[in-house]
Amino acid sequence: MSVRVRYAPSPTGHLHIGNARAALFNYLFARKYNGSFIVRIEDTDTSRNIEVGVESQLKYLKWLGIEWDESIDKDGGFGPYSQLERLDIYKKYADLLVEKGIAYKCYCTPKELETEREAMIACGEDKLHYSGKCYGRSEEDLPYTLRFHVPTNEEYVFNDIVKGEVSFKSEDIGDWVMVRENGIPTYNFACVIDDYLMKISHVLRGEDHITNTPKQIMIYRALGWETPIFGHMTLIVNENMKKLSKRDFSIIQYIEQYQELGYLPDALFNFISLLGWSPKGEEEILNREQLIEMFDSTRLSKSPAKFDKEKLAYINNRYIKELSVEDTVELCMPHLVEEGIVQGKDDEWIYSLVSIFKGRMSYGAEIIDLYDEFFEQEFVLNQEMIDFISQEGVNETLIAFRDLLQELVTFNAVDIKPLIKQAGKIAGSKGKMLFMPLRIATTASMHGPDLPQVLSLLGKETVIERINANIK
RNA sequence: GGCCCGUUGGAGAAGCGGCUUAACUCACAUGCCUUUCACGCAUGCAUUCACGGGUUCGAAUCCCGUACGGGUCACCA
Repeated sequence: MSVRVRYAPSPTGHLHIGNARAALFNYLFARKYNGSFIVRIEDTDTSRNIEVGVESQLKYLKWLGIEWDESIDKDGGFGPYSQLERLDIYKKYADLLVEKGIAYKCYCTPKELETEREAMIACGEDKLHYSGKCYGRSEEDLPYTLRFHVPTNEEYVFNDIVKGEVSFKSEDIGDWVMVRENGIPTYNFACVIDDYLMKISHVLRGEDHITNTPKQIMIYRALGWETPIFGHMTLIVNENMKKLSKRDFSIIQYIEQYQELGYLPDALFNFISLLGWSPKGEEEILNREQLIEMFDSTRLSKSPAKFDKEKLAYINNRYIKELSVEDTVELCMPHLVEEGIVQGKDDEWIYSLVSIFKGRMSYGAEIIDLYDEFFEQEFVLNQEMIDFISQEGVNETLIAFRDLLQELVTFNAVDIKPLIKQAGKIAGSKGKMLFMPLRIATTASMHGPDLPQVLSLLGKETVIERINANIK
């Protein structure tokens, strides 16, 4: 049996990190076993679809490097790939189920159902299921939905790739709506028809779908079809162990936002792959090829995956370090321009700025914070710094260095560097006693990036002004 | 409330009955290196696997119960 897996988003919004993970693992699975990865658009809830939904989903999947083999733009012979274009297919099977007496028309209005439900809650009823009262009714001229008539005393057992054996009893499931009043099928029905017809071999999806699985198995059985293999990946949760909700603002949730903030697709790909899955060895920084090679569905975790922001920062930083200065500049540029720090690209100064901070950046937009910390912060020395530069010999060092700088025409890192040593010679200081006073006097800090580079970035005027201010 | 699922250090997580006096990664701390920070390297950081019983010569690993956490019970997917 050839492996065919799918990612089936509904175009109700932009690509969410949870969806991206589902897509990513299906992609990994397909690539690992030389199978096909299909993207199918589940747009049956026409009221929730947004105009840019499909486009945005595909765009950011592509950005992450998750390429599909079949979808709306790439027919593999199993199309169409969006559900609204498959309505006649669903109709055929729905009619068949009605004919077999497995599905029936339900004339209840939403209002009636609501009242019924409220009454059940009031009675303390455990099973809030539809009563099934329309079963057997037939009034041709009323609007209706199609419900699946759940058999009694059935058990739905499946061997889940991640959870192991999971079972549900038919008593715990009420007759559910297969086709809406408007004739469009609901998720559980359309999904089965499509998965079967598209020859999907493995259904890897989020755990929130696990209670949908028995309903879907009912359809497979009713139609005499073999079920695919199911796997339900754990949910991604926040620090409070809650499922990532789209209204949760403590975590950035859309791939689009990560792109905007200057995260790297490869880093994000790596990070997401670690959400609810772990590689065999010791190394966690893995590229796409390595992840495909190492992917093993039995290593999918059973317990929820906590979104670890620090780890994301670490991973992205590791990837930024691998970048060339040019590429890093590109990553930072939009933010530098937006903040009005620079005008355009051909500024040599930007290159020094970026190359100095490159090693400590977690994402592109962070260049602004690093810049602010450096240039915008108030210039004040703390007690430790004051104590340090109050030591004997410091004044001489500062004066010597200032005088040398004043003579310097080309104020750049390469030319500044030898002047530090020279100043040390003149003032008779070296090592920590040479560098630290200069650093403190010019940056009001006892640590930071390479001093000559920092000084060239600050500019001659500022540097001399600051040194003067610290000469007693 | 019913049904399903989970619970290992500050955080992520490995482990699948003896090789574990519990990997690895992040964070933190210390040391080396470096003008400083960072990087890199080295070391330290759970006598213990939610709790209580049981099975076993032996349990983080199997079974039962309790607690806690989560998911789901739509004409959403």
